[in-house]
Amino acid sequence: MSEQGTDSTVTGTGEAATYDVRSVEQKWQRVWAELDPFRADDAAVTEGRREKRYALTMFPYPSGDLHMGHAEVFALHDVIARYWRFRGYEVLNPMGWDSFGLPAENAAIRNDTHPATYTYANIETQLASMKHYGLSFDWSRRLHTSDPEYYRWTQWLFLKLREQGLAYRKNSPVNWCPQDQTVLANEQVLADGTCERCGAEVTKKELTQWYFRTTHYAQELYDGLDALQDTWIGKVANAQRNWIGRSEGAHVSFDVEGHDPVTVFTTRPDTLFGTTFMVVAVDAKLADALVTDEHRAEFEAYRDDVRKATDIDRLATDRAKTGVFLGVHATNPLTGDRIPVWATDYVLADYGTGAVMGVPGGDQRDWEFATAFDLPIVRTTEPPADFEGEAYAGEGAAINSPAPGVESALDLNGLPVAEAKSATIAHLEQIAHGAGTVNFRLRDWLLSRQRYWGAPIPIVHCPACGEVAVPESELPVRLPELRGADLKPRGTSPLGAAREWVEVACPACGGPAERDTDTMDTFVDSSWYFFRFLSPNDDTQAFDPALAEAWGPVDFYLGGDEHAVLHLLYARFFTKALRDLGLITWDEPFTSYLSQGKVINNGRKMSKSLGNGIDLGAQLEQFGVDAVRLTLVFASPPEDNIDWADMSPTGSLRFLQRAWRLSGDVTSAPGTDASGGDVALRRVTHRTVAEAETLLESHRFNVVVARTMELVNATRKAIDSGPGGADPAVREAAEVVARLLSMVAPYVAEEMWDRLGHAPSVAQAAWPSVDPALLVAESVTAVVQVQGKVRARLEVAPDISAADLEALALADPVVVAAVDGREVRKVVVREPKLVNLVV
RNA sequence: GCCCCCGUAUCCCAAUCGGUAGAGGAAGUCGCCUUAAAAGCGACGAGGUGUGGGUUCGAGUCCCACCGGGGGCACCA
Repeated sequence: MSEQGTDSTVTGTGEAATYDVRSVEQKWQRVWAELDPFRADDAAVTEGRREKRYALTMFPYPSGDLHMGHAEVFALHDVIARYWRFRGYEVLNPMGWDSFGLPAENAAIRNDTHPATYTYANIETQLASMKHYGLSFDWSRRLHTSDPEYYRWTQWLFLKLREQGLAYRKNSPVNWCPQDQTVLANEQVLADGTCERCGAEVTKKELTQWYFRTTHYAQELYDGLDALQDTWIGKVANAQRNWIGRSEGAHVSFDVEGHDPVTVFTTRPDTLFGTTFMVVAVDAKLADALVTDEHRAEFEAYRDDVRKATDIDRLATDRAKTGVFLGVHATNPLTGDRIPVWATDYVLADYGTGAVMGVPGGDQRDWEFATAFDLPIVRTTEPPADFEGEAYAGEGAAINSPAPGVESALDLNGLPVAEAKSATIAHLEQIAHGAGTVNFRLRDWLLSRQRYWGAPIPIVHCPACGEVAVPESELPVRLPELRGADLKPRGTSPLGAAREWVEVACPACGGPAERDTDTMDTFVDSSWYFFRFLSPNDDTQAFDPALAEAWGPVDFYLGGDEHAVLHLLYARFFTKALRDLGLITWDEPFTSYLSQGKVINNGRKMSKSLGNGIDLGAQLEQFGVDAVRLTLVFASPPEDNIDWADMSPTGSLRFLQRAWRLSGDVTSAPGTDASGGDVALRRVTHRTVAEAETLLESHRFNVVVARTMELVNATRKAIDSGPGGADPAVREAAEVVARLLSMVAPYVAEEMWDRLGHAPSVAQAAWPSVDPALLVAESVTAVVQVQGKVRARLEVAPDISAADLEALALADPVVVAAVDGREVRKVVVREPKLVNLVV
């Protein structure tokens, strides 16, 4: 490329040579743009010429420029992508933008512009920053979810899912954000009842909305996590399990006077003998159906009170139990007892059946309720002798099941919980009053949003035909051009006000009809973007199934913890739906998943209000891309948080300069055979490469950097106080350093590779091969322990036999002294490293 | 309350199968360089692994309990 030294500043005596960070960055960006070395070749994979690897990192939302968080995730991701290329895989490493969403809309209202203005300007800014940041993306596959060519297929997928019964519309109470003026999915409401996006308190509103039937795959989504346990970062699989919330139990059917039987879900069928009342969610239709005329006034007054209470009040778990008697009685199917039916707000209408059997002896909530309203309490599990609580929900023998002296067709007394459960379920099935079942916490995914900047739902509502799908040939349903004040939230979608857009002929009957005026949750867009990357410019289909077969599933996915349940669960749902549509054969989208930690500053999250934000641009300006990337990768294991205050980009730059200096001190010619070189250095070099392979496979990138630093130190020593820069082993070592470094600090690595006489790019170099003979040390230090205490160290051959090592150890004078004539009862030999004598 | 993860040197962190606790970096100290300082270059030390038990010839690593930190779920029956 360039002749040695022109881009480098070599300064005077006593001071070390350094390279000029900025000019090196400019130079290699030009070279990469020409070479385009990161383009993925579909044919290489479909024709089986190379093994594929699909590396994916979450595409950003285009709000402003990249920040430190992006810098970390992209730096980590690039290590894997570049490593796989080195190892000869055909690597698909695409990038795009998740470019629909509220911030663009809010900016458009503020500035009286179109959301696209903000969106596409930011995309260009981020694109330039990514290129400067030296990332090895295949830019030919760039996509934006807000492009009509993209959302056309989002709409198409919506229609396909609807055909499968996986998308449907229903009226129900939904989460409503008064700030954003839109509904939210359950997943977008935080545990404290506030909106995850804007922090406003979420309220409930009765609306007809579109849903994806995620619950159809609840069991499969849950079970699939087992197979991902070892390749997904553990906490994410755990979070998904908690979110899906599988619980095993039983449905129990209670006869109710004057009504159809009422079914409840319980995880403790064994406590049925202790059921002394039934409680129904006050806001469930069931409560309204059960209440007698005599009790209706009281019931409705209570219900009004409950409705006025906010979610935040409801979520306070230490609140006193409240409720009203509905005036009806049910029959306990085991005891035949008449039990009262109450309405309460501690039972949830949309979990299980909205009704619960009250077992005060075994459930603390029921205990509190029974105490408050003077209902009978029966223990059905024997608590330990020292138990001091109220309700007892632990292990123990069944008691009072039935009560002493009572005849019963089912007798659980004395049985442990698990056996009592299965015996009860068997009995309920026999008397046709229940069955074993599994219940999930997971709800269907509410996807309608009353906002503008998203994919319109491709449905037409016709007074004659009802819901009619927009024909595929008419996709995409494009957004009307709205800007500024037209986008202001007003409780209905801004699309509703665009009358000329809304009013269409019904695709079925041709009569006057109206478009659906909601847009899809932007999580729909990102649930399938990794499919679109396979054939991003295909205008005949969402993606090419043959390429999905060739490239899928994603081999490595890196992203943020904040998407542990939302995006990852939705993407898994879409993948299963696409499988059932026959478009793909595999059913988990991400073979391995890693989430990186956050970049914080001084122990705290970076934020404007704290004034502790670190500006990525300023860091890059000061230290250069390579040093910033190196700092982020080296800081800690990828999944841990990085406190920027603990880090030293100065130290990183110092190291990079030292590494670069090696390339100037190599005096042997390119291509020199290393086999005659200094063996000690060659051992370090080959051991480093071998270890780097293992570390990279297990994503321990920080340790790879540390090993590279060791190799640099060893090479420096060899040059200054060893065999010198002419030794071929020094060249070999420097060339390994360049390649290891290229995964983290591509600019300086290119510069080194160039100075070492290679062209055109280290990104196209081959991975160094490891000579196994050099992995075996010449001699190793064996430790001799007496009673576990180190008494002697012996230099021995690595292939020493156990017997020889034992003999050597027993003959050592220090060891003999330590044994001090005592009887050696046992000798543990782990050749070649250890001997332990037990006396 | 239930479920996961993590506690190693002043700090960030290493330590394949249980086998000499220390690789790397930062800070520090001391040199060199400098009129001086910073930067740069070179050298150096440092703890017995959160606590208490257990298993083992041998535990940072495995088991139990507790303490501390982080995360997920949560009136989910």
